[in-house]
Amino acid sequence: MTAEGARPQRGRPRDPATDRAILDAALELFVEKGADGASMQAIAARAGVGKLTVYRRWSSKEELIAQAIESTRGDLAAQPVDDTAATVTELVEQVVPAAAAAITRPGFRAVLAQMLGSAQTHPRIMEACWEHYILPQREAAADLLARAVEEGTVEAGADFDALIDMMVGAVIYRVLQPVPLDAAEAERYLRSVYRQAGLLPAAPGRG
Amino acid sequence: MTAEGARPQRGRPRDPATDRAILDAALELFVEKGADGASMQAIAARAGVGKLTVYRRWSSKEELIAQAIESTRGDLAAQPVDDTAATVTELVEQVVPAAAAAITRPGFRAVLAQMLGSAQTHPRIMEACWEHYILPQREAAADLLARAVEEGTVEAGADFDALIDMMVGAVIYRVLQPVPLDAAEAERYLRSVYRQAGLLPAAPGRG
DNA sequence: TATGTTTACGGTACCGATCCGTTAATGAAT
DNA sequence: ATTCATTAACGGATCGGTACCGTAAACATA
Repeated sequence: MTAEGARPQRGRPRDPATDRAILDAALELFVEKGADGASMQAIAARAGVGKLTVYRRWSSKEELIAQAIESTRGDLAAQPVDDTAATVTELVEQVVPAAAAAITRPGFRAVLAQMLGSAQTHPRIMEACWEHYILPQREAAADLLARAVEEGTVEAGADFDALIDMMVGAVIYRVLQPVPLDAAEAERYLRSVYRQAGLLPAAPGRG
Repeated sequence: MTAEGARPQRGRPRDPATDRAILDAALELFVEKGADGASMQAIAARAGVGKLTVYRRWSSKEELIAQAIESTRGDLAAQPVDDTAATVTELVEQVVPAAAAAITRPGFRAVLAQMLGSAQTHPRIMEACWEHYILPQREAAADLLARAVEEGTVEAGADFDALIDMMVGAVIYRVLQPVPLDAAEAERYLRSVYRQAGLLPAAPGRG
C-alpha cells in the first residue's frame, strides 16, 4: 500500500525516514487511544509531518495501523531459544524470564486490549495483531507440547488445540485483568500454567 | 447516576419505558460500534428519544454505557443449576449445552471484544463488563473446582487461580478467534477444556 | 369540575471542537 | 525546467453538550 511498486525515479524522492516516523506515530497513537481515537491528523502531527504526506502513502487509516503493527516484531517471537536444551523443563525455564518480562511490559497489555477492541469494527487490524502478537505464542506453545509428548510428560491423546488455547488464553486473560502483574508474579504465574499443562514437573520445588 | 435519589414527586414523572429504550439502544450501539463509535445522538435516535432526554438521565456517555451493560444479566450467570447433581461430571454435563449456546451467540463475542477494547480508554466500562460477564464465569468455575477437589479428580495442591484462568481464558480466547464456532463445536470444545482441567473423565466416551 | 403549576418529552437549532479528505502554494531534487 | 514531496489552509461533516420551543402528563388547589 505504500505504492512503492512502480514509482518512477524522477523528481524528488520520498524520505524513508518519513515512512518510519509515520509508522511509529501510528503505532503509538493506536496503543494509546485505539483505532478510532487515533486520528490521521494526530498521527501526522506526532510524526512531525503534514497530513497529505500520510495520505500519499496510505489511503486508509485501517491499512496504516495494520502495517504499523506488522512493522513491529511481536516481542514474544524474538526470543532466541537454545535448541540444544535437553528437556522440556529446561526449555521452559529458559523461556520464562523473557516471557514474563514481555507480558509485564505496559505496552503489551495496551496492544492486546486495543487489538481485541478492533476485532468487531476493524478486521484488518485484528488480523495483523493476531498474526504478530498471538500466533507466535501459539507456535511456541505447540513446539513445547510436541516435545513434551515425546518425553511422555504430556499424554499423546490430549486435545492439543484446547491445551494451547488454555495456556495462551490464560496468559492473555490474566494480562488483561484489571489487577496488573509485576515481573516476579508473572514468572510464578507462567510456571503455574506450564506446570498445570504438564510442561513442568508437579513439584513446586523451585523459588 | 439516573438521579433517582431525591427527585421530587411533582410534575410529570419520567417514563420508565424511556429508560429501558435508552439503555437498550446504548447497549446495541456499543456492541455494534464500540464506545467511541456510539454517539449520544445516535443512541437517542435509535431509542426514539430526544438527546436532552438522554442527558437528563445520564451525564456522560461512559456512565450510560456502563449502566447499559450492568442492566443485562450476563447470560452465563443465569443458568439454573440442579444442585442435587451427584458428581462433578454430571454437573458439568448439565451446564455444557447452555454454556455452549451462550458463547456461540454472536452478541457474546461482540460484547467481549468491545469490552476488552474499552479497557485501555474507558476503565468504567471495562469494570462493568468484568463484573457482569467475567466474574460469573470465574465463580462457576471455582465452584466446580472445589467440588472436584472433594471428589479427588483435581489434586488439592493445584493452583486454583491459574487453573480458572486457563479454563475461562481458553474460552474467551477461543471465542475471540477469527474463526467462529458453532454450537456443536463449542460443546466439544468446552468438554475438552473441562476434561483437561480434570473436571471430566479422560475417556472421550460420550457423544 | 376547572384552573394553574411543575416537570418530562420530542424536535430543532446552536456552539466550539475535531475529524476527514482535498486543494493551493511552496520547496527540494533531478 | 520538470517533477514530485511537502506544508498550510479550506470545506463539509460530525461530535458532545446546551438552550429553547411547544406540548403532554401528572400534581395541587379551588
